[in-house]
Amino acid sequence: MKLTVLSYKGGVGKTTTSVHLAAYLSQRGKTVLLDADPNSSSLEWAEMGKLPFEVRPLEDPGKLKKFAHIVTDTPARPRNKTLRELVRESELVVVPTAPDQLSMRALLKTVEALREFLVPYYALITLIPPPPSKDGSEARKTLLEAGVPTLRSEVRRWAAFNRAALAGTTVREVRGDPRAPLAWLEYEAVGRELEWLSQG
Amino acid sequence: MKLTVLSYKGGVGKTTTSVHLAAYLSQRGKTVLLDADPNSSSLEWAEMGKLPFEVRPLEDPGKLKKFAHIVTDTPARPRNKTLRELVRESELVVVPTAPDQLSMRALLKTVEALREFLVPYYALITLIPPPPSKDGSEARKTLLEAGVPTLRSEVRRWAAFNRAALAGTTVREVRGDPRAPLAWLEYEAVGRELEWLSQG
Amino acid sequence: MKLTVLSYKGGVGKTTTSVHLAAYLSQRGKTVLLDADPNSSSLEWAEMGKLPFEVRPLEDPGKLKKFAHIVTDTPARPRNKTLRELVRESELVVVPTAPDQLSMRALLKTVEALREFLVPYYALITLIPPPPSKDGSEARKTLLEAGVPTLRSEVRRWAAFNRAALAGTTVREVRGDPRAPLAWLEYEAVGRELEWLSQG
Amino acid sequence: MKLTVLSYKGGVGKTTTSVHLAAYLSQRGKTVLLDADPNSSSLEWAEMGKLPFEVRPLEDPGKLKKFAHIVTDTPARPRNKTLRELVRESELVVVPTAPDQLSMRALLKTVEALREFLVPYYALITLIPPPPSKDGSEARKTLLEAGVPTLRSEVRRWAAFNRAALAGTTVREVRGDPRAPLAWLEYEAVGRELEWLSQG
DNA sequence: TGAGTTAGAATGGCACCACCCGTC
DNA sequence: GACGGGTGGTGCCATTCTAACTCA
Repeated sequence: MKLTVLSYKGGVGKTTTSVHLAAYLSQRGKTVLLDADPNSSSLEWAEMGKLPFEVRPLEDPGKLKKFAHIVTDTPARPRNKTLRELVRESELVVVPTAPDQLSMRALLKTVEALREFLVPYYALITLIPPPPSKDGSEARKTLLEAGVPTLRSEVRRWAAFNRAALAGTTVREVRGDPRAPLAWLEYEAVGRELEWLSQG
Repeated sequence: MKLTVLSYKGGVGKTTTSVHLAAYLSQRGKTVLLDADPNSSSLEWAEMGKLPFEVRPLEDPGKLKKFAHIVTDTPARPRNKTLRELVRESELVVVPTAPDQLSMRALLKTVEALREFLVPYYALITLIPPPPSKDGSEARKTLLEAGVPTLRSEVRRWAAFNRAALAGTTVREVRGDPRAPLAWLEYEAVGRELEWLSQG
Repeated sequence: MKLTVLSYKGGVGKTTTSVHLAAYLSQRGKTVLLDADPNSSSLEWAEMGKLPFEVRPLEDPGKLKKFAHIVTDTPARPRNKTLRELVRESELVVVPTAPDQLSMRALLKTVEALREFLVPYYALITLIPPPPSKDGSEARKTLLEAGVPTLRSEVRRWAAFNRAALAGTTVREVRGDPRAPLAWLEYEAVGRELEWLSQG
Repeated sequence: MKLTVLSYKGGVGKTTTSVHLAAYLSQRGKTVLLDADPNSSSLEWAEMGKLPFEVRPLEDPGKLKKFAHIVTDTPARPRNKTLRELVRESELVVVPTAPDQLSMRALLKTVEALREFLVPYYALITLIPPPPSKDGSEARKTLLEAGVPTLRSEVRRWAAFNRAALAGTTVREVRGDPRAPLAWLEYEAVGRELEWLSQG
């Protein structure tokens, strides 16, 4: 599968989503994560520890034939030309967003830009605060009303994700945190939903 | 005062910081917030409600002579040339960061770029999760060890900030949330510290 | 600083004010609270828990040389002779009052008695009910018209103060009440204003 | 009936209770309120407006034979000798208290002093904050456990009482406040309970 | 003019959950 | 590794209080 993770706004879980979706896909086949972000977040994540897939800079991707799955982590505000190139090669675009006002606005702009390209895209609500906050469900309602195709799976805001970034691994490998398995389950659900969408 | 709020990474409270520092300064004198972000977050924030200061796009700032205070909200990843122009006019640069791994890395890069310019800059830790999480204090320690000048004041992660963005106001005007006054006090402390730093 | 907290009427926050101002001053230097009230409210407050300063009965104050700050909590209706002795040693007298009719009347009498002594005194409006009640601002107006020097800082009626009295601590230490920090800030503002007045 | 309203602590509704119980009794027969408080709260209350009974200073009570009911409003902290004289003439002592920590402590002291005299006394919980605060019921429980005889009737903290003090009347006469009649009902219940207790 | 009604703001208490830190 | 306690943020409900409006 060729996935692009894209968002006009930073801090919405773009890198975390890229890393964990790549980790999910690597269970199915050889996977590479292409980092197009000028902050090189994914590359640095990989340097810190051990990820079950390769991470390469987009500028120097090397040969990609051997990979069954390619995930691309994009810069926060790609120019239109870059955006076109990024999207042209993708089967699917995932647009993560946090359920707050500023992120939702940026999401709508991202989606508007994506409409031009004939690529299927799906919003993914991440960083959902715990109940009794209704931010998550309200964000979903807003997206529904705006007609934005949205993944049913969603990702909560867990401290385990930060631990994973600190250790250079995915939450699946995080030890000593009883919620880390839950966090991994959430991205597994996202991965399965994406597989289903790309096959159906 | 001429403030620039700058960060290489998005989602670290850059716009929230810009809006609230401008609100703080508007208590002291006529203030304008220049929005240089391609997402126009600040401009949209202002459109939703009523802020106690003007917000203008950086491309079309108009006459600025009448303003005692100018705050500039920058794009997430300005190019070096843009960065130079933004910083040249500033007395002070504030670099907000969240206390997580990815944000801290980006902060260090931001700071590295700022060292070239002869402008005083200060990191501001925002979006601090509530105790017993020690993310805030650990981030501070990391910054101290890295030799990054850091504001003693800090800003916690409050739901009231999202409410303010929703209403197009500052947290000072948010009704129905008992923690909103506390949230405002935090930015007031930041403002006071910046005033003190610019005078001393 | 040598502070006396004085009021002809009870139930206006005299003991609460004494305890919290002593707590504020104990941040600056070694502080003692002298309890001159026959009900020994302050002493009992201290017995219940742990205050960051000593509390002693006025009759047996012991050696006071080592203290940088002395706060005296007076009885509700001291006789003139006692009043003179209490006030003679003070640099500053704080007269708390609630914003109701009976308390305001008693305040005016207190102030009249204080005029004889050459000591600076300031009224402090406490126990202010929440908006939309205007009791607080109306009390301030009344005091202004009566020419009573009044602190700009004021203290609202919070349940957290009762919790602090129950636990034998200050509101700063009260856990589980989101408004407790706000309550503490109010007394901090009072303390700062008094410091400023005594220095200027 | 000869009633004494007594409390070691101020600000617990002593004067309000005296005034309203006297107003209640004046419906049954000629009533006088003797003000023994050095702050002369009751006298000043009477001066402001029109009460349905006479108010006289205790020092100069005049002839009292013509009165069917005598209510005495005592000073906040009477000396033992004064206390004896006040109580000797009373059929009943009412000890108002607010449901907070400091007031309850003072109440226990008051009651302890009253035990020496062979006079029936009853605690009256006043100034009860609105639900969901449980201060009122908790105070009642505390008194029950301490073995203090307590009136079942109780008085809530209404803004109307302050309005009455401002106008120099009782809450029964307060206009424009929908809760004033309720407030009056509460003191009527207290009066009826006291009558029943003095007769039975 | 006066009384009743409604809307808005604010407090207090509670339920729910996440996080950290002990102990077992 | 599992579990419980302590701390704290969020949303909800009941209540009070004021102001503005309506009605007689």
